[in-house]
Amino acid sequence: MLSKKAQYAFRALTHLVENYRKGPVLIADISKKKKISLKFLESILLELKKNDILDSKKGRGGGYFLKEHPSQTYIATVIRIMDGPISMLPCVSLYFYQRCKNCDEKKCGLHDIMENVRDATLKILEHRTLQDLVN
Amino acid sequence: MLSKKAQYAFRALTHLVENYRKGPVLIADISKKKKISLKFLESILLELKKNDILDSKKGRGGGYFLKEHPSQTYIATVIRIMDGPISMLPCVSLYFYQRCKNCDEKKCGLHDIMENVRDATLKILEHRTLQDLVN
DNA sequence: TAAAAGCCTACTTGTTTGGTAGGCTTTATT
DNA sequence: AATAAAGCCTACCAAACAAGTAGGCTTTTA
Repeated sequence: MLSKKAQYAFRALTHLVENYRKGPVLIADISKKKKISLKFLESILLELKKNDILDSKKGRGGGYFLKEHPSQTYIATVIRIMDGPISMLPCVSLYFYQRCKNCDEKKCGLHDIMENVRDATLKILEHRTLQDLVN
Repeated sequence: MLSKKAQYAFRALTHLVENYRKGPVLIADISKKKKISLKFLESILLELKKNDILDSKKGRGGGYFLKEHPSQTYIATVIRIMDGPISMLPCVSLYFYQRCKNCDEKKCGLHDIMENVRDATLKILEHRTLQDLVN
């Protein structure tokens, strides 16, 4: 399951897509509109900024906004930033790979199954973008 | 990601598939062969028994064994017992559904995407069985 | 120069994960 | 009937993580 953090991130990003190119949006505005704890949201947006999904402007008239066009940011990217691996096993993860102990990948049946699941999942999540959040 | 518990469960189940119809297998044997902490494994097997995946015999000559033929137990079933929901959002889960607050499922873009992911995932996990763990 | 806004560090609280300890109960064998 | 083998049950524990809070610092613009 996606963490609350990731779910909030998507709610916030949806708002930013809806207000794309209308100038910076206040954290407080997003917090109110989407009913997300202000301080928690603050840390989420900052993390998204540090990972090049968002950009911000400080001081009066500042706020957050999307760094790129909504169609350029993939859902998979956001999930990886917020929650880490998408795969069900470390040994099939593309971005967070870890060898499994006591198990030979060549002849591990679960490995194969989970590789299939990963491919099917990524086929969706690496093609859908923030644009798809608003239809 | 699958929890260690679920991963251990699959390792243990693999062993039980390999020894299907050779009589009850000792927890201690599985623990040694698959290098899983004995006591932790004990609780895992018990949980699988309570959920009708395994059966056991007590006393001397006892042990654990599969309740049904390996081809009759789906990977998805085991995951749900060990880890709960497979879906990425509560509002798209079939077995653990929960309405999401502050979000209208009819017009929530993320909902649609995650429904697709769920379908793609279950298409695999609800067709592969314990038999597939050993090729 | 003051107010607005994001940035940063630290803390808190509750839950989950992964595991350990120890005794109880059932059962097959002698 | 006794005993040893085996699973069953209850309780506990430490570390990590999730979700959120608090409060002050820095930058920017009017």
